Amino acid sequence: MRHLYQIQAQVTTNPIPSVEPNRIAVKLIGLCAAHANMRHGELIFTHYLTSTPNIFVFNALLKAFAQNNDWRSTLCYFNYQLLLPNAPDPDEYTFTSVLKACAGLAQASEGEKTHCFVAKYGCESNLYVKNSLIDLYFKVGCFGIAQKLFDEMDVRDVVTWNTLVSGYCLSGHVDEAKCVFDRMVEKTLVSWSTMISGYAKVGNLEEARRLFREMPERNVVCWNALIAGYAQNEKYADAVNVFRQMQQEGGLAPNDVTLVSVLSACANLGALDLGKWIDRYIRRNRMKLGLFLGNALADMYAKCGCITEARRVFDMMQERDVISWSIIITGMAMHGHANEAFECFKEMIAHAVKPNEITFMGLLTACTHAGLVDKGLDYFHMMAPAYEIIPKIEHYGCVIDLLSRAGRLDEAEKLINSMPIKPNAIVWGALLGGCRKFKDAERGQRVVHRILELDSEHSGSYVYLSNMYASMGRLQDAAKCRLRMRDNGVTKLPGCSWIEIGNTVYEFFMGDHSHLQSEKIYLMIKELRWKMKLAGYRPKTDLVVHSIDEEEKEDALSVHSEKLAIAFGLISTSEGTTIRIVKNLRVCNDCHDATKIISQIVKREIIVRDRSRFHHFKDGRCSCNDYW
DNA sequence: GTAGGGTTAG
Repeated sequence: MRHLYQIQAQVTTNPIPSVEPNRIAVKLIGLCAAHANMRHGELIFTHYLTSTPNIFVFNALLKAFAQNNDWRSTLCYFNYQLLLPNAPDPDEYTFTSVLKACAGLAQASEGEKTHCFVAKYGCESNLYVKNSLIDLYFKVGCFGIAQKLFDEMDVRDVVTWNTLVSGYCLSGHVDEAKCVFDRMVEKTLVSWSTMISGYAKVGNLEEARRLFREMPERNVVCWNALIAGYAQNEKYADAVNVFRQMQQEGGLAPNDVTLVSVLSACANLGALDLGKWIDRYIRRNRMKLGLFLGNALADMYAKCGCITEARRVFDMMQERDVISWSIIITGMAMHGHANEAFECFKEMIAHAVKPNEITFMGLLTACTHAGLVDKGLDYFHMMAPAYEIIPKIEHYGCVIDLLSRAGRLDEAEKLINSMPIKPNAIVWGALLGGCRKFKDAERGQRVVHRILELDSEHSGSYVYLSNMYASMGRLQDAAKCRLRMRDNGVTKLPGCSWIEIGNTVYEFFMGDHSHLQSEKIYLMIKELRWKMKLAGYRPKTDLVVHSIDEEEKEDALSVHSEKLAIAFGLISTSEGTTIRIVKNLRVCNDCHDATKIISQIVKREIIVRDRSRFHHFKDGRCSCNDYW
């Protein structure tokens, strides 16, 4: 950046007489755009306004904003140009930038207005402008107009065709896009990448992969399209594998877009080692920690259990938006640091960043994990009046959960019955959780019926009912219930735990014997069971429903996926190493008790991320204080 | 001028 200031200083104090000043302005603004420093670009532009900027200077500025995805500023300066008495008339170059901005904002009204100006200034016949118009109409959802413009063109280039393919992909009409794609005589890398991401967006990864294999040449964008496709469809391990493949065979360096997708995969897998490697890669290559990359990195650290590191990244970022603040607030919440989350929110408001619905989700979860019911209700009630955010079903779900966990079941049920949105199975499920915890069988039964009306495959309801009957000694009813569950094809999502050892993520299911070191793992479990018993641990066998005897119940508990992963962690890492586990479900009561004792016996810190929060086990205690 | 990226209850 420094040389940019030097150039500008030199130009302003020491103008080169033979070069026309406007040419220098264009060059400088272009440099600012390349450095993503448009504040400086604006300064230069205002400086040149005192002389007489020509159309090249205006176009350079609009193009620079458009390049940096700053659509609002693009439109703002275009309107300024129209109002300024001595400003030059816009030309086809002006319109390509302005139309791009309208498309970026997906604003139909602004787009139509610009279309009128295009006609007024006689730029309609230009190919670039036509292509931009087609793109614009697709992005504001007017496929008919876009297709008509395309049909009426007598000269089309490959960009015209690509725009049509991209337009159909964006609107989810992949099959139409494929038809256009197949009709294309000349295809570029852009055509292929568009189709790959089009298939990825609708979840058809087989087709995306097939095209990827077929394409004649590859660049970093098409790799990114495939990696992002897997990451966005929750195929995180595949995303990481494609990334590794890219490094092995591509000879292509990953860029910030690649890393953002891979970091998001790491965050979801809890793959801290790979995440740390990417952090080092970013520093080694002096990559700019922009909004996207910084946010992805901070989120990765937060979701991998390193909230301090997450905060460090957050503090290092030069620019922060709502998403950055939401990430850090949600991160604090997941780690049970409710007060820090509230402090961050205050800081955010002090920085004049407007919170969004996700920020409030973070605050509400912070309250849930700390049992701060009234604080949570305060946040819930301030959303609409103070910040114009209408609570969505997710927020209601969170508040019902908050009330239910605290045993305020009457209030929770009243809120469900009075909410302006139709409650879904998840909202009722939150109340059901409360009924289970506080043994309110009457309400529980009522709730189960409401849930099954909405979702006949809600496994939690069947399990609840069957458990309830079993605990009342009505074993026949319990059996009937499980039978009904089976007949309806309801399957409980199998519990699964991951642990990352030496850059590989290992996956364990309950009672899993598929691991190569299975024998050693089960020996370790046997040893732990013995030591745990001596330390006073009693398995919570009442959680196991099946009608089997006590000893078998203990066995069933002892091979929960999380215990297998912990045992594997213990035999695969050196003494004292922290063990990090990621689970797809919430940690069960028995595993929670067991892990506390294990942390004491083996003198290790064990960090478990379950589907909604972190548990830091140390010296026989858990950071959640047994409230989760 | 056309392709690729980050936060969200149970």
